[in-house]
Amino acid sequence: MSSPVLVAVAWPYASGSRHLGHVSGAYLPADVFARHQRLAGNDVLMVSGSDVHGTPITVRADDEGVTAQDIADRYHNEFLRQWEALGISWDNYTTTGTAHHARVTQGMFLEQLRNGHIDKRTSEQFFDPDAERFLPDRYIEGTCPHCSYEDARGDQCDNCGRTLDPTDLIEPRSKLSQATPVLRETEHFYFRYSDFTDEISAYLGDKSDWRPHVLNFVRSWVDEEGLLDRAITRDLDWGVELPVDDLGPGKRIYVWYDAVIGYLSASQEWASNTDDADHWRNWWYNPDSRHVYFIGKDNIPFHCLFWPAQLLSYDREIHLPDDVPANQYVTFKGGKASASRGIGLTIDQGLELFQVDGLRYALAASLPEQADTDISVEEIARRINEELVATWGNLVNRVLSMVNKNFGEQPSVDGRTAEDEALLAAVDTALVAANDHITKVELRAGLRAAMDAAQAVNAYLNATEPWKVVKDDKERGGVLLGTALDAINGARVAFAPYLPFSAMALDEVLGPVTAWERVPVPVGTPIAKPTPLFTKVDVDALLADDDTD
RNA sequence: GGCGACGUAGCUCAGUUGGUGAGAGCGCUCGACUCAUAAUCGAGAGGUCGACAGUUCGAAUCUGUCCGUCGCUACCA
Repeated sequence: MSSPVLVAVAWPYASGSRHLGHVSGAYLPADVFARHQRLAGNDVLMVSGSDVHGTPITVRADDEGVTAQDIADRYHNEFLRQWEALGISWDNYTTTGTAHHARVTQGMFLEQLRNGHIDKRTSEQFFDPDAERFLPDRYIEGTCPHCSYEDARGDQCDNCGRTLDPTDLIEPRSKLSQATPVLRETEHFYFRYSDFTDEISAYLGDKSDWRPHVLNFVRSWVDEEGLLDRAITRDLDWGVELPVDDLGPGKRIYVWYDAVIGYLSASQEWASNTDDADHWRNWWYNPDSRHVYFIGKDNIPFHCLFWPAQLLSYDREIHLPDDVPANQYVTFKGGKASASRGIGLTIDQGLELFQVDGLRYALAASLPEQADTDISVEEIARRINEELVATWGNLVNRVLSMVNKNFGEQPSVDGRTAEDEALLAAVDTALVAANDHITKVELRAGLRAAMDAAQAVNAYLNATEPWKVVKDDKERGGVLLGTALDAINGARVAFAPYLPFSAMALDEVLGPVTAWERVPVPVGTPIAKPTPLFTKVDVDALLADDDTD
């Protein structure tokens, strides 16, 4: 009955503030799924952490005249604060900067070196003689050979859109120092991903239940070109240190090789803080466990191709990803959200403008599960006001108010009619539907099922008119209102994964939700005069002093 | 350039392996109700499913071409 579920969530990059697109892409869906799985009785381990390595962090640190550690700490702390505010229910949220993570990464590296899936190769790369370091492609600028645009990057020309190699650029210059980069030999370790092309192809072969856009993408990648070997070290002094000294100083493990290992190291770190330090094995070496990875579509190759290959090369017995329900992008009025380009809202801006559960509702109702989904400040406000507040918030308030005014407690519901039973059956049906949808990570549909339950209760109230009945027949009025309250008690289970903060407010009145089922409200439960779960957004005021839409 | 996705009611989106008259939410119109955060409930209007051609007894669903939007392209993560 109870089975282990690993909820593995993309590691946010601690190089800058994240935006609402990241929340929609990974953190919110992961949290909804994890909360549901816990209520469904499964053993959930939900892990992630800040990815604190990589070049963008060191470049930003240089720009600001601070250390890379300062940048990593700043954004890691920002993320921690935001997860708390958003109600993301981690079991362990750590970073790739821990000594433990370095040990796990080095252990995996050594095992793969030993069994021949990592080897050493020499290549030529551009080197900045002034900054005294090797340059990633995108830190080299120059004139585009195709369109003569003067500020083309080494990886791509922003003017004509063509993909470039840094050696294509006319008059290349370093973005760091403006110096002319020179080609210099450098030695790196390579992971032999090509060794795993066939196995990964076979692994993907039985994933027909994956989202089509995910499966199409990785299958065509593997089938057409196969996997290519990739350098997994970089000329940097910021990152996980190499466990061997073959390359000399100034080389570190590449951020992407180590970031995905975080799923394993964070699971172990979690277990080490419990009574059973080996408990992580319940998820990683258990054929009955299920691993679900929540990521944006930009991370698909790393999670569906490279990470499984790394795991296979490390240990044949270790658990591979079971599902990677990657989300597409949220766009803001047609443009891809980007904090650096000022498109869309940062997490802090979203939290400032909206009540948390309202924001969670609006984002969950618009998750880009199948295709890019367009949202805006007005759209979020509309979802909150016209859907969440009007249908669910108002329903809770109207029923609690009537029960409070007429009885002050949950009345007796003896003598229910077929009409009353039909309502409860409708709620139970909605709970089953929501359970099915969320299990399959169809979270928009799951939320819709919850709303269906709420609308069924509203329709029941309009049909039975308890506010009239209670005047002439208090006993029948009590049955109607008690039934409505029982129905709400069921509907709130379906809403609980999406709206954890208002769920807690209801917990104080109706008791905690402990399982995915409708539980009758005990007769005599005191019902005080309610305060609304949510408040409406003042759209005009919002747009008047907001220029970020 | 290559690869991929998308283009369905005013808006945001669903439409399993092609099959009775094309859907949801919101908005809009009309009606009901007035317990509730001017909330709710019911009914209705509204679409030649981007364009063109083809396959088929039958296509939003398959094929081709075109138009438009977007993403990826392995050293951004």
